[in-house]
Amino acid sequence: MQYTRDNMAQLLRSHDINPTHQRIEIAYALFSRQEHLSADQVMTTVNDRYAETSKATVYNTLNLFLEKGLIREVIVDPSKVFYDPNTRPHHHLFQVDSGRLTDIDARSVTIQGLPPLPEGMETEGIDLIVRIRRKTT
Amino acid sequence: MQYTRDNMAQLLRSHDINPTHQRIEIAYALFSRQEHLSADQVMTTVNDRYAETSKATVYNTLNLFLEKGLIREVIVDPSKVFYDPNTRPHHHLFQVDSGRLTDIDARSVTIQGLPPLPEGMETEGIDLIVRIRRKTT
DNA sequence: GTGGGTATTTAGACAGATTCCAAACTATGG
DNA sequence: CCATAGTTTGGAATCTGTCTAAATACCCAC
Repeated sequence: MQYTRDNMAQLLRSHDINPTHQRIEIAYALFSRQEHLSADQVMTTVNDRYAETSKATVYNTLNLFLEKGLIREVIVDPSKVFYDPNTRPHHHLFQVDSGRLTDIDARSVTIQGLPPLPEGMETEGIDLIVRIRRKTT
Repeated sequence: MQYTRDNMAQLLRSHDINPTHQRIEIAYALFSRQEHLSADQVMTTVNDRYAETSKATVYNTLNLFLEKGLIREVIVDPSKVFYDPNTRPHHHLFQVDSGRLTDIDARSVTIQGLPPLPEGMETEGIDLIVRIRRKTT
């Protein structure tokens, strides 16, 4: 399935988001390359040809998408957040030295022995991050 | 076993760290309460009675402890890093609403089905974070 | 204990990511 | 064409964390 700007409008509407120019561009940036981008990377991607979207809008929009469950945030780098267009259950492989972040399908992984939750609590999500680096030897 | 400031000096020496006043206070803040503290929280804890340690020293010292393997950093909150005096293998339970962070012993948990690493790579660590929140219903 | 070298600490400037704000702009229905 | 609600914007503000150059503390030979 191809990701087009038209698709994006559909997608946004289906998540109860008014599809504006900027929002479509930002969604397209994330979904068309199925990659983990930081706010900054989204910013430069969207403004590649000529400036059209402000920093404030990028942040507003990413947070809106987050709220509406269109994307997820991935917290692996203490200095910045990554945004992930893949909302199906999955885990992450983080290359510490290069900053590269890739997915691990959750279906192949089993996690057993987690303790019961405290009373009145529910799980919001489970993040599994495998940090790897180039061998030093 | 009690954590005293004298103990801390021992501990620091055993990790090849020159035990100074400030370093002992910071180590004591972390170990005596066995909790996950942010740099900021360490700062206020240490300077509780009267100011004695600067921001720069808190950051320097935490990074030094990290390098020397005395503590670990935990990246769960996009806005700040937590420091963890427990270096045994373990995972984390993060209460999203309160920001509270507690440990899950790794011995009770098994993780299976992780994909093989790319050539020439090694695992630096595996972080498993269970995000929980108060039930909304 | 004195001099000098090294390690440590410090205040404050700085950097980068993110949020805030109030003003300008856009779209829409009547 | 107007009113209104929803969006976008630049720039200021905030916050965590780092850097720097100067002051301080520590240590050891003499």
